[in-house]
Amino acid sequence: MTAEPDGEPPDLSPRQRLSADERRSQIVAAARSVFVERGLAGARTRDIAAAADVTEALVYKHFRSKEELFEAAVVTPLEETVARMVELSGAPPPDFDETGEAMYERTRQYLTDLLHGMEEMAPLLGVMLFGDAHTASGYFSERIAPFLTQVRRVVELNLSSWRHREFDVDLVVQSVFGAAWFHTTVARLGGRPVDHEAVADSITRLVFDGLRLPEGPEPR
Amino acid sequence: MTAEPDGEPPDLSPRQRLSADERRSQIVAAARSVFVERGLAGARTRDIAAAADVTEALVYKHFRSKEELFEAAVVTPLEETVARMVELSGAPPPDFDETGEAMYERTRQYLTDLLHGMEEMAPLLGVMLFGDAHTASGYFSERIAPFLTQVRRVVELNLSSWRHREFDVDLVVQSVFGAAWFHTTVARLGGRPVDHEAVADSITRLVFDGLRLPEGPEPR
Amino acid sequence: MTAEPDGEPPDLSPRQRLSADERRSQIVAAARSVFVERGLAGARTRDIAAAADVTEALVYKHFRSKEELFEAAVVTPLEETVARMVELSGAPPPDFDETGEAMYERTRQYLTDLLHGMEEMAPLLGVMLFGDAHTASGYFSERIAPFLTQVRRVVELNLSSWRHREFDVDLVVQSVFGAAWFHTTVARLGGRPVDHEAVADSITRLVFDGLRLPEGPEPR
Amino acid sequence: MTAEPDGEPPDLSPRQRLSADERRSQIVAAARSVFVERGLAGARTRDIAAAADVTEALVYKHFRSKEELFEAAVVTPLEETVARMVELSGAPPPDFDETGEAMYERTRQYLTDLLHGMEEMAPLLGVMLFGDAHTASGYFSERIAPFLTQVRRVVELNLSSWRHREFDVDLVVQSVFGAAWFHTTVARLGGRPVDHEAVADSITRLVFDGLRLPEGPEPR
DNA sequence: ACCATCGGGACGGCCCGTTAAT
DNA sequence: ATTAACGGGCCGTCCCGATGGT
Repeated sequence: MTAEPDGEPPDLSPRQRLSADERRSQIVAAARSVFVERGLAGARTRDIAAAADVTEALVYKHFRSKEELFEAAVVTPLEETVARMVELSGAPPPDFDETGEAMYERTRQYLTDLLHGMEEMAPLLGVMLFGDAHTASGYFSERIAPFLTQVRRVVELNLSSWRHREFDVDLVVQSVFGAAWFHTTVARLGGRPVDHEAVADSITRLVFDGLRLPEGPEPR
Repeated sequence: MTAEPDGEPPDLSPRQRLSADERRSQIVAAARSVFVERGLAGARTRDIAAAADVTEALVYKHFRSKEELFEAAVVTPLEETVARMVELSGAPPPDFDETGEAMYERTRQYLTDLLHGMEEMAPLLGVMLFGDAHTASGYFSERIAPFLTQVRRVVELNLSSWRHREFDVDLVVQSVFGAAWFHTTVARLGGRPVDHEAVADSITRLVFDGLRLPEGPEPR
Repeated sequence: MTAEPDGEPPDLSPRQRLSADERRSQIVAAARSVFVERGLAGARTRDIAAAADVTEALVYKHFRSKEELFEAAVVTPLEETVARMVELSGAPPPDFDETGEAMYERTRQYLTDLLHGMEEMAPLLGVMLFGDAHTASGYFSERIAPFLTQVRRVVELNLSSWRHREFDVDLVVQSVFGAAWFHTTVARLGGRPVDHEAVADSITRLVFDGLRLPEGPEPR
Repeated sequence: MTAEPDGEPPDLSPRQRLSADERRSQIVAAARSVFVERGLAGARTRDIAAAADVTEALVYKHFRSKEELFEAAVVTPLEETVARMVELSGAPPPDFDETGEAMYERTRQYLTDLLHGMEEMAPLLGVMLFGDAHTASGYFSERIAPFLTQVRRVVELNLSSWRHREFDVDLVVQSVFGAAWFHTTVARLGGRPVDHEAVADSITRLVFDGLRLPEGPEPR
């Protein structure tokens, strides 16, 4: 204690007084970053408090337990983002679309939005789904599965308006979601930003047209 | 110790004496399941020992620390599976393949294998990448990124042997990997097995042909 | 604060403004009940404030510390009751009292009063004497012992005015006090009221005449 | 840490290894003394561990919680002593006893024993009955009240064998118990030993004969 | 050689008594 | 009189060594 050479004078300025709501969201923000950094079990309330620049006691004035804080900092925002993604997917089917161009464009747009939302969702989702397996199962079946189902429904509604081959909608939706999640995660871990446009383009193109060129003169 | 109201007579049979290696792998197996269930920080050595049906002290006879045990139970197996996936991707490019059918088949096969390996990789990867962010970054750039690069290289090697459009190889490889990972995770959390064939089919088809039908008479 | 799902709208009426003294005694009363319920260490200032229906800060506007509040809520009232008991014991000795009837009556009356006062004293005394041993010692020798001494003195003053056998006054006074204390405590813990008359009667009769019948015809 | 001038070298001798039972009772003994000194709420596990000269962790290897330790250190011993007192009270009634001398002697003996046991009971009882009021109520009605009832029963069995006046047995039994308790407590707080013989004598004499002399020539 | 028992330093979650700002 | 804030400490546990049987 007295041994260490006094990192910095312990801030004698008379402590900022914030409104409860302001403090709360300050704490939530700090908590989210620590939870994302370390997971539920790995996050120490000490560190969360320090990150929020308050004492632990104050954290517990606002939240009954670490779990409740986790709920507010991770689960709820995740929920909200998921809900937004669901809404965004809800546009009505267009008129018949001979070439599928409208469909394509719409999908690309949705993917751009999804990738945007994914930026927030990805780490939270990871922390939720790979933190505690038990919790994860419940959360997945209650929140994520319904979301995927919802998206599938929308896709099915649109099916009749463009020319497509037969396919298992669930598998495709999951593939696309997984791809988006992984892209975002890779970018985050690599410390690079996600190029939403490029990725959305790439995935959309893949989904609509694949990679193979129709037969014809030798390529390249 | 004496505190607990002895749920059951503590097994007076004089404890099976196993060879060091047997014990070790027994412990590693138990540890893996607990780590996957709870993450590195969330897993208590108590629980690991209990799952392996040994005392904590014995665990520490075999491993210096929890981290070392994590290494042996999670990181190493993950590594090995990744390495196997790399090997599998290494087949030499086929002769020129006008329709891409050989390429298609080879890719489908690879995806089947990948999904198989993914069954083991997926949870370990999750625990690694969403446990501690710092560790994750390092691990990703040292182990996973090279793997993806390797796969990309193989893909590029094969590019000239079939007719394809221009595409960003990295993005596609990542999309496919992400899709495989997510499918496996969804199955695991939903308590269902993965239908490797069906999923490999779906993804391969997507990648090669997309969903859109070439123009023609109105569908359906 | 914001954490609790607000059991009830937190009373928007602008809080009754009481005079300082009224507030003070309101707090003291609440504190006494909590201290009696839980002891000095077991009583949380939170609970005291809640019981008084004020905020903790307000409690600290009126009392410097929990100890001071304890003093006001437990020690002082105890003191006062003890003092009253001392006064009551102070009546001058009667004229010579051949049969001891006057003495008896006076004692019975005193015991009735003591039991009355005991109703208040008993729990406070318990909390004082069995809370913190160190404090208890001091308190006992400074406050309770003098009281017992005082009573003994009064008893001795009266000794010459009635016919009695030799006895150790201290022991008898303590026995009577202990009996009264225990009766009260038993009643309190049993949730029953004390029948002051009956108990005073019983003890007085015991002290004066004992239980044994003088020899004579076989009883009953 | 390093700041303080090193009170004493932290005992590098490799700690005595005791059997679980030995440790356990060592801890229980230490705990009892701290609980008696400070009450359940006031006793810090730190202090208990220090008093037992072990670490807190070890305490919790033997007991699940402070409450369980309290149970073992205070409640159980109290229980056992009470049980012993109950047994001791169980002697069969003597033959008819014209003068009550046998009865007297037997009572005196019992009181001596009671006072002996009280030495252990008194503080434990205090801590139990004046610690937490809720617990106290339950404990009293489940353990102490039955004990008093049992003693009453014994007294009633003996009633026909000696000449006595009518009296409320309960009240007398409680008076005697309360007297014994208080004597012991006074002695403890005053730092003096209890003179069991003298006190037993005094109380027994009081109960049997009271203080009043039968009429006759003026005393003294 | 293998294993269980006994043991503890360090810290984790939580909150208690208390003060300052409003 | 309230609301916001915190220093410090409590109970409990976690990870990990040391000792001693079989």
